[in-house]
Amino acid sequence: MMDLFDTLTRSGLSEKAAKALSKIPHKQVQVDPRRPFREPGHDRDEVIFIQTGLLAKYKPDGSGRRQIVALRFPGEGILPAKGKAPYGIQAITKADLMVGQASDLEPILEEYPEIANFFYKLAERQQAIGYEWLVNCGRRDSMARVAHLLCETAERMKVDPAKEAMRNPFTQQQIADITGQTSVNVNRVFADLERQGVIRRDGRLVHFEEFDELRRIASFQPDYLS
Amino acid sequence: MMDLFDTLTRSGLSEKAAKALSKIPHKQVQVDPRRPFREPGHDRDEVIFIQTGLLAKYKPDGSGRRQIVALRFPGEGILPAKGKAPYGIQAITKADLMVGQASDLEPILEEYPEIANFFYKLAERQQAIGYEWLVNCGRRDSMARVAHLLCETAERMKVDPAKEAMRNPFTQQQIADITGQTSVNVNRVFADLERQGVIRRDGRLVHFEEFDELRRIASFQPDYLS
DNA sequence: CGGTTGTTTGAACTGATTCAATCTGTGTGG
DNA sequence: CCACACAGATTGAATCAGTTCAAACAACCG
Repeated sequence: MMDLFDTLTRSGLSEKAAKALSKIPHKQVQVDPRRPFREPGHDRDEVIFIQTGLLAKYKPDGSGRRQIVALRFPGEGILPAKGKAPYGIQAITKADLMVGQASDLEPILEEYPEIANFFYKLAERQQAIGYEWLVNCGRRDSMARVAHLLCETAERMKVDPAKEAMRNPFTQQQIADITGQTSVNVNRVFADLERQGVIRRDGRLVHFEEFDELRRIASFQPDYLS
Repeated sequence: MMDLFDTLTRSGLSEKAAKALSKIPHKQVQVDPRRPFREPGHDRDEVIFIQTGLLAKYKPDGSGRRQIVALRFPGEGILPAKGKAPYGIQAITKADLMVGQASDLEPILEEYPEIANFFYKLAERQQAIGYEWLVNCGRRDSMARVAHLLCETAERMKVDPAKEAMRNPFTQQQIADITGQTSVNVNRVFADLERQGVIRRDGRLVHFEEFDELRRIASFQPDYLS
């Protein structure tokens, strides 16, 4: 389980500021997958920090389908802002969250200007990821998109693909919602990747048999994640 | 031509902070379309403010193609950050820019904490646009994507579609690079939209004959832009 | 055991790409 | 002013990647 104080100090925040941040009044929430946690249009007056599990921001597209526009892994969070969010929030896997009020955050932001700067850096990283996802959806073919998501997920879950298998946290439908396809096609891509010997599946476990090849297929350049 | 001080105060910044920001030493730059202005991997040590014209952030995709991941209209800007940018910058139409150094910005950020907050809000808006683009590329069909870009562009160029025609700033290749298609298909979509009487083209001018219908095709909900 | 959620497969279809050729408008130099 | 070059727009034909619809199968859980 990710500890907030540790995460903050390890990301370069001063002990004082980190302590102040992690002392914000908050409630501990557990979110089940599939059940929406916040609907599109919800008030963005909360600070959310993820301890375990996986959260997704999603947007409906007008017809029944939806697009997942961002993921949050343990140690990451969702920051507050003015107004309503144009996206909903949903758990991918059962998640433990710390949820605080934006109003409790503000005085701390004023006291420690370094935190605003810190938040800005976090937003930068999320933006870089968003750009990469756009390239993924806009320019790569079906197989590259799935491969890219696998590479990014391994990296963000801190799985070393050379040494260990990764427990794939997504259903094929969710992968489809991230990569802009249908679950039927995601299934075929997975079968292809396995037939080519790039990955091996064992239930939800994914073994990276040839990670370099997977990275090549995905044209995955991990620098945007740092 | 967009004035920096005016833009800042109109966006809610205090006169003092706005004046300090607009007094940063900077050079005036004119960028021609098609000629890359900053290559992918450039140092993010500049503050850029757009006075006239249109700038695009783009990423190459490994093979020869590229994806435009963000646009900057007059009155908007590109903020600095640590490290290298994973994207390049290019002009869509001839642009007049103010370019300053990040090192000159820092002391002002420290003096006026409200500016950090202000930058954060700008980043929020760009993020919301990025999310919408993801939905566009991932979930909408070819025609909806082009229609959506037209709606968003009209809004961001402050064209009133009921009253005036819009000078389309993009080549069909650029629209393809934004919406993740080929220029050939963009051309067919335009022809379709015109055949349906939704738009009328007159050279680069686009007349919105039935803007409501265009918005419906695009499922365009402008709230994410505010 | 029955219900639910997720995965897999097949067949038919279609939207978009690819490749190639042609056309149009604009700017440039002789 | 004309000839030429060049970027961009347009069109056609063939192809293909991914969708759609439908059905079967597997895994999990109370």
